[in-house]
Amino acid sequence: MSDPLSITFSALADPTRRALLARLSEGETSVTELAAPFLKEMSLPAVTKHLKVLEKAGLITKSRAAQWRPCRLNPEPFKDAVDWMEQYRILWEESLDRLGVYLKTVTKDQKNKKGKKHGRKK
Amino acid sequence: MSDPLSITFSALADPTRRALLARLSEGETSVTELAAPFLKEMSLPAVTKHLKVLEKAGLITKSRAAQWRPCRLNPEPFKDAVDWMEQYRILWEESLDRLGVYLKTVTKDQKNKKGKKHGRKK
DNA sequence: TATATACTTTACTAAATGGTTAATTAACCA
DNA sequence: TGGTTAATTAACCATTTAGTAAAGTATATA
Repeated sequence: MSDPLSITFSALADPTRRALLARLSEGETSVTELAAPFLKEMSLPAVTKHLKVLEKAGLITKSRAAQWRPCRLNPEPFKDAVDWMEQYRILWEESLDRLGVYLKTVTKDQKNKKGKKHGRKK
Repeated sequence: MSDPLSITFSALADPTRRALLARLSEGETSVTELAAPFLKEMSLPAVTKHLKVLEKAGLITKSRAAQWRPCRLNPEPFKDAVDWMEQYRILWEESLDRLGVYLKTVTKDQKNKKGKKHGRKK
C-alpha cells in the first residue's frame, strides 16, 4: 500500500491526525502547541509520530525557527483525495436517488408502515 | 481507532478496495465477479477480507441469492467522509490562495530567478 | 558554561493488517 | 447421492501501526 491516494486516506484515518489538520487549518504552529490538546491522552513522541505520518503523506510541511519546528498545511494531496471522492460521489448519489425512486415505488401503497427493517410484505 | 470516519477513511486507504468500490458503482455483482480482476495478484479469501473491511465500514452490503452473495454500494458513510473533507477543502484552498498571493508579492521583483529552493537573498 | 526548552530518535511492545493455504459450508445440478 | 460452484472460515505468518519510556540533539538563555 504505497500509492499516494492510499497514503493520504491512511493519514486521514485517525482522529488525532484529523484534529491536528483541523488545528493547522487555523494557521502555522509549533509541535508543542499542536500537541497540547492531546497530552492527557498520549505522549509527545506519539504526537511527533502522527505529525510524521502527515508529513510523509505530504499533508503538512515542517520548517525550522530556533528550537521550534513550525508546521503548516499542504493541501495538494488532500485535493487529490477529494477529487477521487467527488468522482464517485455523483454516481453514488445517483444510485441513492435510484434507490429512493425504487423505494417510493415499492412503498407508495404502504403509507402507514413505520419500521424500516423487518417489514412484512403485503 | 474505532470512530466511523476513521473506519471509512481506513477502508478507502487501499487500491484494491477502491477498485472494488469503483466496480460496484456500475452496479451490484457477486464476489467471484468482483474478485476476477485481482486473482492474478491475490487469492479469493484475500478479496473476501477486503469486502469484509468495506462491509464493516458500511460502504457495501451483501445479500443472498442461491450460492451467490451479491454486493451493492451503500454511499452513506462515504458522504460523511466527503462532508468532512469539504469542510476543510474551502479553508485549504483559501490558504493556498493566500500562499499564492504571498509568493507573488515576494517574487514580483525576482522574475529571472529559477530555483525554488536555496535562492540567495539580494 | 550550565541549564532549560523544544523536539526527535531509539528500542521496545501489543495489536491490527494483509496475505497465504487448506478445510468447510451452502446451494445447485446430474 | 455425489459432484461442482460460490464463498467463507480457520490457522498461520510477516509487516505495519500506535503507543510507551528513556536517551539524545539542537537552540536559546542565565
